[in-house]
Amino acid sequence: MEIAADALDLVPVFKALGHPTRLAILGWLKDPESFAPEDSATREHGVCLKYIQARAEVSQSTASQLMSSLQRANLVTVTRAGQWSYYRRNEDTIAKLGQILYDVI
Amino acid sequence: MEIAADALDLVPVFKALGHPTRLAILGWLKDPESFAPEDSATREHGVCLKYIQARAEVSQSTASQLMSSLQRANLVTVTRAGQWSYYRRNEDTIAKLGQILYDVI
DNA sequence: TTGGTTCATCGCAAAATCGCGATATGTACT
DNA sequence: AGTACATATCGCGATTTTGCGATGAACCAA
Repeated sequence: MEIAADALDLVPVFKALGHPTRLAILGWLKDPESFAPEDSATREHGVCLKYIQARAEVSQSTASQLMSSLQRANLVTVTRAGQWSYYRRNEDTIAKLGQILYDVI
Repeated sequence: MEIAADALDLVPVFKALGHPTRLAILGWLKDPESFAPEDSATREHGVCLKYIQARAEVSQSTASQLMSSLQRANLVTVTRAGQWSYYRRNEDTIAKLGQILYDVI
C-alpha cells in the first residue's frame, strides 16, 4: 500500500483539471484529427495552438496560457517545430493518475 | 463510449481536490479512527469537524470552509447529530471518479 | 529586406480563492 | 436563565487566478 516515490504531484494536476476549458481541451486532444482533418501535421506531430485556440474560442494569449498550465502539470507535451508548437496528451501522466487516484484520495 | 447523463460534474471535484489541505483531509478520512481512537462516535457517525481542524492545523472557520468545499463537490457527506457535524468520505463519488476519469479526460 | 504567421511573455484589471477573526446559531448541561 | 461547547456564516484583507491586448521572438516566404 505504499505510494511510489515518483508519484505525481497531484495538486497541480487537479488544479489544472479544475477549469472547464482546460478539461475540455484535454478531452478534445483524444482525437487530434478532429481539429483539422486535412492537416497531416496534426497526425504526425500533434495539434498546434491555433487549432486549440479556435476550438476553445479564447484569445491567442489565453490559449497559450491554458496550455502552459496543462504542460506544467505534465498533462500534455509540447513539440516545437518551425513556427508551430504541437501539443499532445501525456498519456503516461493520465494513466498514472488513474492508477494512483485511489491510493491518494 | 457515451458519458452517463448523471455523470459527475468534474470541474468542482477537481477544484476541490486541487488544494493540498483538502486533498490531505480526504486521505485522512480513509481511516476515521486515526483522528481519535478513543472516541466511539467516530466509528459510528464519522469524524467531527473539531478533529479535522486540529489535524489540519487551521482555524475553525477555515476547517468549516474546507469541508464545505468538499461537500459541494460531493466528495464527503455530513451528518448533523447534536452539536456535531460528522464527516465521511463519499465513496460513491470517489469510485465513480475513478471509473469515468478516462472517459472524460 | 519586408511582411506575414505562429507562438510566448509581459502588464494589467477583474474576478475568484484563501484564511482569519468576529459573530450567529444551535445544542447540552447546570 | 446562564454558561460552555461545536459549528456555520459573515466580513475583510491578502493572494492567486483569469483573460485580454500589446509586445517581442522566431520562423518562413516573397
